[in-house]
Amino acid sequence: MVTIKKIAELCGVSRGTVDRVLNGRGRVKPETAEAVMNMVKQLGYKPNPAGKALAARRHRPIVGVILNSEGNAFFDEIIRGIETAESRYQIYGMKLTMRRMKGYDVEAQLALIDELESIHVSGLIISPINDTRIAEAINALVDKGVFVVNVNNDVQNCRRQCYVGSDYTNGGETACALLQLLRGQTAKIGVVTGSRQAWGHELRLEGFQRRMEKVPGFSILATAVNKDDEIRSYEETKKMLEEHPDIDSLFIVAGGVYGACRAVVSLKKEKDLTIVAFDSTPTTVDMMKQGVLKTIIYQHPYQQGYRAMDLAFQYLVNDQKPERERYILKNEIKLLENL
Amino acid sequence: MVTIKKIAELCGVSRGTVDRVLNGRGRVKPETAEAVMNMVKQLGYKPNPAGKALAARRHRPIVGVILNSEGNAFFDEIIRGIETAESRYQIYGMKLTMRRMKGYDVEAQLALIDELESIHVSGLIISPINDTRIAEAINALVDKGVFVVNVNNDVQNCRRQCYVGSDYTNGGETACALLQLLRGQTAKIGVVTGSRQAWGHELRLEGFQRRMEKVPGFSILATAVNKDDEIRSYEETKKMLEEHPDIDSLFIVAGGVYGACRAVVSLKKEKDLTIVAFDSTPTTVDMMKQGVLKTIIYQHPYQQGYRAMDLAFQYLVNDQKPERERYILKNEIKLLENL
DNA sequence: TTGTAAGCGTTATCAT
DNA sequence: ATGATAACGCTTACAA
Repeated sequence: MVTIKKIAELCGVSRGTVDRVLNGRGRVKPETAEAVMNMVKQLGYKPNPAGKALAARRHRPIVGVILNSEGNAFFDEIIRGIETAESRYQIYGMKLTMRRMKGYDVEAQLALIDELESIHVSGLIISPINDTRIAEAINALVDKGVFVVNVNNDVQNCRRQCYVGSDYTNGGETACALLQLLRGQTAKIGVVTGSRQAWGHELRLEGFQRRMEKVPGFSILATAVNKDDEIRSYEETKKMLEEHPDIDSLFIVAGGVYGACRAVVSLKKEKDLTIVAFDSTPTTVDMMKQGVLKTIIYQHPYQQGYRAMDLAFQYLVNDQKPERERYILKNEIKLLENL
Repeated sequence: MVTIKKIAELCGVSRGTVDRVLNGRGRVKPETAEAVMNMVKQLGYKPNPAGKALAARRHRPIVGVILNSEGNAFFDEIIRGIETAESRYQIYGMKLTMRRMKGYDVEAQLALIDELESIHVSGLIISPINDTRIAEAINALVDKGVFVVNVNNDVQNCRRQCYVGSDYTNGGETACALLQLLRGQTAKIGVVTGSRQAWGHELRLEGFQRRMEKVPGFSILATAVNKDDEIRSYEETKKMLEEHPDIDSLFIVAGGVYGACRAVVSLKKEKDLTIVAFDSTPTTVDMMKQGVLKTIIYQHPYQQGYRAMDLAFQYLVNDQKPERERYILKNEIKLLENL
């Protein structure tokens, strides 16, 4: 097993010097540094995380979490994943501080980012709103050396180290393929969409429409916008269904599943409509139990949270950079039976 | 942060004494032990895995793996999961030794267990054959203090510490529910089953049949046995389909998916038959691309392997017992789009 | 029965 | 620019 000590001995220098070389702390003669690096490569030295973790206990890294999860049950599982990982890693000296907010209020999210910056977090896990100012704020943090993971949503032009979440385009494609499986070659589709400020929702719709090109008998008759609000979802869906009585399929792009389903039930259309929706929140599961929804698409929210924390741990405590920039969880299809 | 040192100081004893109490090494006066234990509970002491890992580097634990994976592509992903976890944990001093075998040869598996026992593995990850002698061999290892995880298959009357795998009964139920979703209320089903020596296969069929009770229009017309062999699967399926031309659905319980599908194609029945099968091995994915299979059920094989190693790591290196006895991965439904 | 001290690998501080 | 040393939390051989 190759350790710093061994490298030091073989190079005829001290452990301190090797450490300085390995971590680029400077104050080392270039030739010495080169000799050390050669030895490191030759022996394939890998730092021991246990040693690192132990030594790192002096300056306990603190990870900030910002989620627009208030009033959105989908995030409950993400939070559970984050907290599970935290309880596993806190013994290594990692601390967690969580901030929750509601909806897509850019100012509010910027304020939270500021707040965490002032606490000097060394890592940030955030479900960012898709807005240039957010991207800029994140970039500023990254430039200051903070390790940033975007979770569940990503932002354009953002230099975060990692994105952890689902492939939204693929989610839309999968939704369309599923609808085809359930209905055959024809469907008159009503779309219920959420917010433009979630990039993912746009991508999902794009994916759905792209996949539709393979099925000439599929057509979108109308679109309702619910802004992820259940009441609004109920009303807009109802209106859409009344105005377009020949709609036989519903594609619910994001939140507001319960409201949309209630609208379907209130019109007594639950037997005639094929509905494709996302995420197994309790109210959605309720609708599955009632048979209104036969199937949903699931994005491993628990895994998303756990993975995000794990990446922060590996980086901040073990000093291991993420292997990839994007960690994509699969879109899964769920029936009541395999929830 | 509460450490052994702090406990020792507060109790007015030495660190060595606390260590002896915590790890039940004896040679401690009962009253001292009690005082220490009280303090430990009061402060909620948790050992620091980094410290443990570091100190444990003298006696590197070795984990043995036995898989009947030869010629069964399903195990490839399990192995990838095991190896990924190993590469992450080897720096903590954990070593891995893998033995592969083919099929359900009890004697062969017993011999491999013996072999690993003679190497003095401290952990064993095994996909056990469902046989009493195997159960007994595993029990003997457990009694000797080996940490045993059954992966993918479980055995009756076996005292392994953990089972990691899917819920087979639920897999059968899900398969039936899926078939109902695809075909509506009636189906004339042909069953293609694998081996009686895999407990899981039995359970899946049970689950399928139980779920069938909810659908009066479903009936099983015939059953073919393929012993997980592709050639046999081809022949038996073909024979079954010829003898029962009114079969409109195929439930493939385990291996031999490719052979069964080839039989379907050779009879030009791929347009008429609805097939439900398990696992996304390359040949199965091929059949999905050809449109013979529209959908399969997936059991997170990579996760199974990773989780099994993780449990061994937590136990052997960090001295943390598993929280549960069974780690069940969900049965997922896959289309070509979300593979 | 209990305490002491060294060691696991890395990092930080201080001295040179 | 480099080295020596202590510290992180835990285990263990040895001393008392």
